[in-house]
Amino acid sequence: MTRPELADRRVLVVEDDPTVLEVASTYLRAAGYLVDIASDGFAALEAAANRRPDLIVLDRMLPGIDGVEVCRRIRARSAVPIILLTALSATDDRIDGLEAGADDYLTKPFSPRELVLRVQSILRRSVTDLTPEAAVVLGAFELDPSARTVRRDGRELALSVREFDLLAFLLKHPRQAFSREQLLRAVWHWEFGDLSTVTVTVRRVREKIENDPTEPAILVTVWGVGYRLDL
Amino acid sequence: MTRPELADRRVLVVEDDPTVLEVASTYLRAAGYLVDIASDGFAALEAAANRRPDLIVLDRMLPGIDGVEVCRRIRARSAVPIILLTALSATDDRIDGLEAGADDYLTKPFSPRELVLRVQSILRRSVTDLTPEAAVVLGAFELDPSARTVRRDGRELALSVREFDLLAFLLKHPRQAFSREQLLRAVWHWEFGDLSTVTVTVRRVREKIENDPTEPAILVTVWGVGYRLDL
DNA sequence: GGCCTCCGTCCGCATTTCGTAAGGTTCCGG
DNA sequence: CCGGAACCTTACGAAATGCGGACGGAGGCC
Repeated sequence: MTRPELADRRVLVVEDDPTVLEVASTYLRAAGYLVDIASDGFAALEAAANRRPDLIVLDRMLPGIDGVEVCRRIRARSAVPIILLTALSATDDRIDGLEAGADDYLTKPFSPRELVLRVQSILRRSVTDLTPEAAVVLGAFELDPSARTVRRDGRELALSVREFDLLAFLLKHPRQAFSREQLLRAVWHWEFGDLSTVTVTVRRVREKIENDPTEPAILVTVWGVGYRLDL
Repeated sequence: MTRPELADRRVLVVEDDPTVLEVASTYLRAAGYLVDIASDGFAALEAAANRRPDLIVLDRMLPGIDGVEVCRRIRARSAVPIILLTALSATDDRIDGLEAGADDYLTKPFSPRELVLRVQSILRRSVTDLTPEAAVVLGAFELDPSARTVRRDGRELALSVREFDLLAFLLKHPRQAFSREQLLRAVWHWEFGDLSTVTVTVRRVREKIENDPTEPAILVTVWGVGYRLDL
C-alpha cells in the first residue's frame, strides 16, 4: 500500500497525549514513513534540529512552549512543512497558525487516515524538488521526471503542467486502466470534483502525442471505465 | 448499480444485535463485498486476525469486550480501516472512538444505505492502490484485469464492460457451473432481476469468443443449471 | 494595463451499451 | 412423438458515455 516514491521520508510527530501520539505514529509508519516523536515543545525543537524531518505534525496545545510558538521558531530556521493539530476549529486559531507558518491544519478529533492523506499530499509536492526521480523509457517515449520533460522520438513535447502530470503518471503505470476518479485522485490530488476535467486533459494530451488524435492508439479509451496507456 | 472494481473486498461486521447484523451484511453483500460476521469482541479479534478483512464495521456496545477496546487492540496490530457504530451521538463517544483509532463513525439507528456509502468512500482510497492485479492465463485465453483486456491467441477481444466482467469472472473460476442467479449476484451485484439479462450477455460473449457461436464449445450451457467455461 | 496561456466548466451531438421483450428453437420426460 | 419448460436469437430504444468546440476566469509576462 506504500508508494515507493514516498518511502524513507522522515516525519516528526509532536503531541503530548500518548493515545493520539500512538495512533498517529502507527498510521504514519504503516504508510511507510520513518516516524520520530516528541511530547513537548523543547523536545520538538531539539528533534527538529537533530533529526531533520521532512515534515512535522505539531499539536497546538503543548506543555512548555505553545505549539504556535514552536512553529514560529522552527520556521525561523527551516522551511520544513508543518501540519498543525488544533482542538477547536475557531477561525482565530487558524489565522494564528497560518501566520506562524503552518502549511496545513487539522482539527481534533481527526481521522488518522485523514492525517496520513494530508501528510502524503504535502510530501508529494516537495518530494519532486528534492530527490531526482528515475527516468522512464517506454517505447518511443522518454520521461525525465526531475527535468519535467517528455520526449517522443527524441523530440521534446510542449506540455503544460497538468498535461505533463497526467502523462507522467500514465507512463509510470502503462497498460493499466484507470477510472477518471482514480486519475483525479492520483494526478490532481482531488478527493472529489468534475470528472470532465480528466476527459478534457486527456484530449489535450492526445492532441500532442497521438499521430491521429481522432483515432487514439496510445492513450486509449476503455469504454465505461476510463483510460489506459498502450505501448 | 455497483462498480465491479470494488468487488472481492472483504468486510468484517461486528454486531451483537442479530437484526442489525442481518441488515448490514445483506446490504454490504449486495454492494459486492465479501462479508464476514462476528457477534462479540473475542470473535471480532479472532476474525480480524484470521480473515484479514479490508475494512471492519464495529459496534461500540458489545458483550464481552467493549467495542472501543476491540478497536484499540485491532489497531495495535493493524491499520485496517474501522467504522464504529454507536447508539448515541455524544461527542465524548466520538472522541473516544477516534482516539482509539476508528476511521469513521455512524450513529444508530443508521440507514444501511449510508453504511454502504461510508464503506465505499473509505475503501475507494485503498482501491486507488496501484498494485496491478495478477493476470490469468488459461489455454488460449489471457486475462489482464488491471488493463481490463482479454486476449485470445494473442489477439485482443473488443468487450464491453459487462461482457468483460462476465468473462473475467468465468476465467477466474473455470470448469465450474454457475446458475444465472449466481452470475447475477457475482457479476452484476444484483440480488434480484431478470435472469434473461444473463442469457443475453452470455450470448454476446459467445459471439466474440466462440469459433462457432451456434455450437458453443467454450462457454457451455449446462442444461437446467446455467453456464460453465470449458477449456 | 493589455495580451497570452493555461485550465476547469459547460453544452450539444454521436456513439455505444445493455436491459427488456417477443417469438423461435431445442431439450427432455412420459 | 407430444407438450411444456428451458434456452436461444433478434430487435428495439432509453440511458449512459465520450468527444469536440467554445467560453471565460485566473494568473503570468511584457
